[in-house]
Amino acid sequence: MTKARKSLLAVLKEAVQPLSVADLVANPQIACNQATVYRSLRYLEQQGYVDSFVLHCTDHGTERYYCAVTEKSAHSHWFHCTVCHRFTDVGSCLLAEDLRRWESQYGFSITDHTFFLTGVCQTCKELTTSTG
Amino acid sequence: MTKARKSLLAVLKEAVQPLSVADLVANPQIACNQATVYRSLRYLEQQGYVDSFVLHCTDHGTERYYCAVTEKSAHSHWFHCTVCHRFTDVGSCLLAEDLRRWESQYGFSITDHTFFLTGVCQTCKELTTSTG
DNA sequence: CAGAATTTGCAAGTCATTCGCATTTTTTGC
DNA sequence: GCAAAAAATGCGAATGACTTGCAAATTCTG
Ligand SMILES: [Mn+2]
Ligand SMILES: [Mn+2]
Ligand SMILES: [Zn+2]
Ligand SMILES: [Zn+2]
Repeated sequence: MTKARKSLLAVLKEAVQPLSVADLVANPQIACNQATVYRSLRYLEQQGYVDSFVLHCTDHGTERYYCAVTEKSAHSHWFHCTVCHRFTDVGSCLLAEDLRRWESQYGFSITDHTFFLTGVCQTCKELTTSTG
Repeated sequence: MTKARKSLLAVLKEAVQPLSVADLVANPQIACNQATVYRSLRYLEQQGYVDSFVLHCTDHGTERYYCAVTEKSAHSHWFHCTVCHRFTDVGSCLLAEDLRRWESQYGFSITDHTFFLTGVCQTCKELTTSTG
């Protein structure tokens, strides 16, 4: 494990929410080129150290977000606030049995599923009503 | 409704699966510039005639896919085969009650959710086992 | 149908991500 | 440790989806 890869994994392990490449590059603990960030994240994901998903938000476009994989982080799903752009973990996947049902019903092999919520978080709702 | 917008909506209404801009531009029924396709799709979506989602697939990258909104098409979800890249409708959303629960549990206002499955479809599985 | 408002085509621009290649770092065999 | 081989890095250019400025064409309004 190289210095760049170690620092990326360390930052992702500390993070309380998924981080984009822009987030990582802006972090002073990450002292490597952006191309290295991309290459290292690909390596870390291939090795199973991190997980990622692609999210589109009108304000900041389409970006991939990364999370460290930990023993307990069993495939979480996220809510993304379209005002403050923070993520909230809404817990692990509730769809396991539906996935099996779809597999047998349609004959698929489901290797992955993408699920996330978007909307306005409580904090942003309160700010809007009190000052709007 | 202009000629470009009409033709796009007509093609999307006939389609049995979500179509990308590349799919639409390649369709001979669509005789307008790519910029017009993007602008028209944005218009159609704002007016509620079409729905879209962003999907990333290793083979062809990240693209937005569009579906016509019909009376009965109540917010379907899709399976995407990573071999043949076809979509299969897996039916309408099963998460309505979970969404309400998350909203009250976390104080969110959920305005949208993204959900899709990826894997290998039955046809591609059979082709793999018989010829591989 | 004229004039105003909107849409379109084209070419250039943006932004996340990738790639080629020379240089640096890490690993391997001794 | 140390030299050679292998892998990773930095940099700048390229890619691909999507957007935008602007002039020309189409559509709308009366
Ligand atoms: Mn956002
Ligand atoms: Mn695909
Ligand atoms: Zn918020
Ligand atoms: Zn298939």
